[in-house]
Amino acid sequence: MPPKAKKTPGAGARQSTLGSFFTLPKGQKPPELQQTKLKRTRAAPKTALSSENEDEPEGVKVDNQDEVMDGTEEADGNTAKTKKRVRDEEVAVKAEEEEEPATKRGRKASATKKKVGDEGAEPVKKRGRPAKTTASATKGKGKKVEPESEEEAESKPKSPTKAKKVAATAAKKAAAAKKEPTPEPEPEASASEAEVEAESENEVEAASETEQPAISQGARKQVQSKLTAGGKGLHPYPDWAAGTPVPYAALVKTFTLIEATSKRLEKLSHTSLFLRQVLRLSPDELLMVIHMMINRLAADYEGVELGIGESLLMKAICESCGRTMQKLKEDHKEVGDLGEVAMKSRNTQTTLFKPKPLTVASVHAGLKEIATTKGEGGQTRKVGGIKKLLSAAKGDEAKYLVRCLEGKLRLGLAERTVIVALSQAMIVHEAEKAGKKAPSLEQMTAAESILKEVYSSLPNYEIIIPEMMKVGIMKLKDTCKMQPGVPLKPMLAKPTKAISEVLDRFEGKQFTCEYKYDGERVQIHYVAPNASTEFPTIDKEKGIAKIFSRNSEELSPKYPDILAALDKWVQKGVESFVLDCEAVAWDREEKRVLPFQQLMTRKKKDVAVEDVKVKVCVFGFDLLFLNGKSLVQETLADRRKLMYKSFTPVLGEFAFATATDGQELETIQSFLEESIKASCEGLMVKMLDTSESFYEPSKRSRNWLKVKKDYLAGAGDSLDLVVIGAYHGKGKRTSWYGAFLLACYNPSSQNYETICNIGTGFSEEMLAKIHAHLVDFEIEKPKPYYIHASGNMQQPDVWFEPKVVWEVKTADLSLSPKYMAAKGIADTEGKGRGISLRFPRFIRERDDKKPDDATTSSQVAEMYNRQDVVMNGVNGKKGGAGGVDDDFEY
DNA sequence: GTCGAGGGGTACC
DNA sequence: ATCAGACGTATTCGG
DNA sequence: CCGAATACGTCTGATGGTACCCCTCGAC
Repeated sequence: MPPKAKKTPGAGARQSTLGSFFTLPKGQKPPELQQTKLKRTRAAPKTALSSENEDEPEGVKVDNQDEVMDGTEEADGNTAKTKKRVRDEEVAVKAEEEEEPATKRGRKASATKKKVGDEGAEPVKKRGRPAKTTASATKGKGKKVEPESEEEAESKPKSPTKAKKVAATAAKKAAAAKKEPTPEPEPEASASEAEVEAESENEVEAASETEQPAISQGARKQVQSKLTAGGKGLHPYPDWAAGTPVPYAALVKTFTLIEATSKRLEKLSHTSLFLRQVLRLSPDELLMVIHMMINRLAADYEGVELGIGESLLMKAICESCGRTMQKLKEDHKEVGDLGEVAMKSRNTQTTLFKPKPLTVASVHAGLKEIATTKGEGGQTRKVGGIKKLLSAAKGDEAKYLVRCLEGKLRLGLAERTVIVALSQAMIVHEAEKAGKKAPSLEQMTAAESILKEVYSSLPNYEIIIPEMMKVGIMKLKDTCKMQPGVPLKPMLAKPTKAISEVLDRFEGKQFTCEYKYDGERVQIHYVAPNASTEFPTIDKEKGIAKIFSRNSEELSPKYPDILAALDKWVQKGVESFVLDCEAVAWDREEKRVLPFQQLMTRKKKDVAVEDVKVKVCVFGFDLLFLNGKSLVQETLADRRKLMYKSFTPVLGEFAFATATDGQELETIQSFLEESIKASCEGLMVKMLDTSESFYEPSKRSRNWLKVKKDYLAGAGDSLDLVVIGAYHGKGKRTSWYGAFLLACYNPSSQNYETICNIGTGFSEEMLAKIHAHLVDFEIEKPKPYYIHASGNMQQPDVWFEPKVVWEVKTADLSLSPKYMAAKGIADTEGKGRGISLRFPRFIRERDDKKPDDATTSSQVAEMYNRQDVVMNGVNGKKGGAGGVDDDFEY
C-alpha cells in the first residue's frame, strides 16, 4: 500500500515532502535531490521541483497555517501532539520498510519490493551503473577533471569570476540533464545481496571496517611518494639559507599554490613539500610553521585570542593604505575577501621604505604581540600592530596576513590535511637524513596513522613536535600519550534523518541510545593529589582538576561549582579520570533541566562558587581515562561499565546520561519521545562493543549518530517567512547575497516583523537564481511597515520589496534581543523582546504564497508558547517559567 | 572622574 | 550549530 | 579482468542566534 494514503490529512503536502525526504535510506538520494541532479537547468528549477516530484496540489497553500494551527489546538493536550508525531514517524518508517530496496548491503530481503508511493515515480538508484545512456551525458562533468576545464581553472586560479563559475555549473547541469531517468531494471541484485548479508554480514563489515584506513591510502601514497621523494629543489620556493628563519614569502608561496587547486591530494603534496623544505633548512621553526598553517598561535586551551575582527581589520587596512572606509567597503563587497582587498590596496601605493622581509618568525611574533595587547587603548595599539605587519608585507603576503588575522585562511586546507602532510614530510626527511632510500608506502602509511593517533590523544603540537624531532615519528607513540590536563578532541556525531537510518547502520549489532542533553559539552580532567601514577606535567602534590570545552578551551573558571562538587560524586579510590559529559542548566526547585538559553547566561570569568546564578548538572556519558590508564581503546560497553562503577549520581549535581540498549524500532521510537519530553534535543546512538566503539576522535570523525527531534516528521517547526533584506556574500558567495533577513507578518498591524537571518540550506544554483530574481526588488530604504531593530549593526546591506516567501525550518524558538517577531504577543515577560529562530535553514521557495500569507506573528507566538509548555512541563512553575532573564531565586 | 550604553570579538550551541 | 559541494575511495556492472 | 559509473565517507567553508567580556565613548 502506498504509504501516502496513510498520511494524516492535516499534515498535507508538507508531510509528503519532508516525510519521504527524511526517511530515505542512506544509499538513496532524496527525490528532490535526485531531481535536481538530473534535471538541473538554470531555467525554471521551480517548475521541475513542484511539478514533478511533489505531487503536491493545492493543499500546499495553507498547509503551514494548518500545521501551526494544529499545534496550537493540541497545545494544551500535549499528548495529542505527541501522538501525532509518533504516528507520522511510524508511517514514515513503515513506508520505508516496505519499499526500501536494499541499497546497501545489509538490508533485508523484503527490500526487493519495488517502491511505490511518494517516490514511486523516481527510479531507485542502485549501486553500480544503471544504464548506458548515462555515459555520454555524464562525461561532460566527469569525475576526473576534463582537460579543458582544468585548463580553464588553471588559467584563472584565483577568484574565478562568478559568471564563469555559474556558466560552468550550468553547463554541467545541462549535460546532466540529458541523462534520462532510466526505468530501473534490477530486482535480482538485491536478492543475492540479501543472501550475502545473511551469511556473513558481520564479518564482512568488521573486516572492511578495520582495514579500510590502511588500504585506502594506496593510490594516494603512490602519488605522494613520488612527489615527496625527489629530494631538493622540488618546492618552487628557492631554498633559503639553512638555519636562517623561514621567509614568510615561502609560506605564502605555498599558500598560493594550495589555494589554486581544489584537489585535496595536490594541496597535500604542496604542504608536505614545503614542510620538508622547512625540515631540511630550518627544523627549529617547524612548530611555528605548523601553527601558522593551521592559523593558531598556541594550543587552544591556552586561550590566546587575537581580539581582531573584521571591523578593526578594516580600520587597519584603511589607515595603512590611506583609503577611505567607504571605498574599502565597496571593494570588499565586490571582491568578497578582505585579503584580496588589502593586497590590491597596497599595490596602488608605492612603499618608500623597504622594511625587512617578513619571516614566519617575525609574523608569528607580531601576531602574538597583537594577541597579548590589552587594556586601555588596546584596540588602537592592536591596529598599530597590524599596520606594522601590513606595511612590511609584499604582494601576496598582505593577502594571507589579513586572512590570517581574520582567522580564516580559506585555503581548503585544514588541520587534518596538515597532519598528514607533516607525517609524510617527516618520514621522508628521516629517511633522507639516515641516508636511506625513500620510505615505502607501508612506512608512510604507518607514520601517518601514528601521527594521527598521537595527535588525537594528545592534541598539542608544542609537545608532539619537539618530541617527534627528538625520537622520530615512529616512536612517538611511546612517549606521547594521553594525559589528564590535555584535552582530547571529542568524538562527534553525524546527524541522522530518520530512525530507520539508525537501523540501517547498526542493525544486527549491539548499540545503545542515550539522551542528547541540550547543554554544553564538557570534558572533566582530574588527578587526585598524590595519585599513585605520576604524570610528567602534573605536580604530584597538587593533582589537577580542570574542565575543557568541546573545542578544547579551558572552562575551569566558568564551572568552579562543578569542580568543587567533584568529591560528592567521584567514588573513593578513583585517582584520576577524564570524563566526557554534558553540563546542563538545572532547576533546583523543579528538579529538572532547563533550556540552553538559560545555561548561556552564566558568567565566564571570575566565577565564585557562592554566586553561581545558574546551577548546573553534569550528565556523564563516556569515560576516557581512569586511574592512570587510557580507555580510548576499550569498547564503549567496557568504558561505560567502568564509568558506572567509578561515579555516583547525585541529584542535581551529577547523573549518567539516560540510556537504553534496546534494539527495536519501537523502543527507540518511544525512547526518543521520552527524551524530548525530558527537554532533550533527541538521541545519540552509539555502537556498543565492536572495535567501532573505540573512542576515536580523529580517525573516524563521525562514528556516533545523533537523532534530533527537528528532523523527524512532524516534530520540526517550519515557517513561511518573507524575505525583506539581504547581506552581500563573501568568499564562495561573492557577488551573490550571502544571507537574508526574514520577517513574519502581523495582520493586525499589517507590519512585517523581523524574525531571523538565514544563510544556510541553499544550493549554489539556488543562490544564483535568488540573486537574479531579487536584485530587481531592491529598494532604497526599508518600508515603514518593516519592524526591525534600529541598531546600526543590525541593518542588512540591502532591502527588498516584500515579495518572496520561503519555507524555513528551525529547531527551537528563542527570545531575542534583536528580532521583533511577535513582540508583545507571546509570553515574553514584558521585556520587550521578540522571538527568533534557533538553527534556521532554508527549505524551499514558496512561490505559491504571497507575503501576507506568511506565518503570522500570532502563530509564531503560539509556537513559542507551546514549546515553553513542553519545556517546562504542563504546569510550568510561576507562569511561563521559560523567561530567560528571570532571576533564579533559591 | 564615574557610569552606562553600545560596538566588537569570541565562545557556546 | 546546519548545510551543500568537491574530492577520494570502494563497489559494482557491462563487456 | 578492466574501465566506467555510481555510492559513500570525509573535509572544507559558507552561513544562523545568543550570551558574556572587553574596550570606547559620551553624558553627567
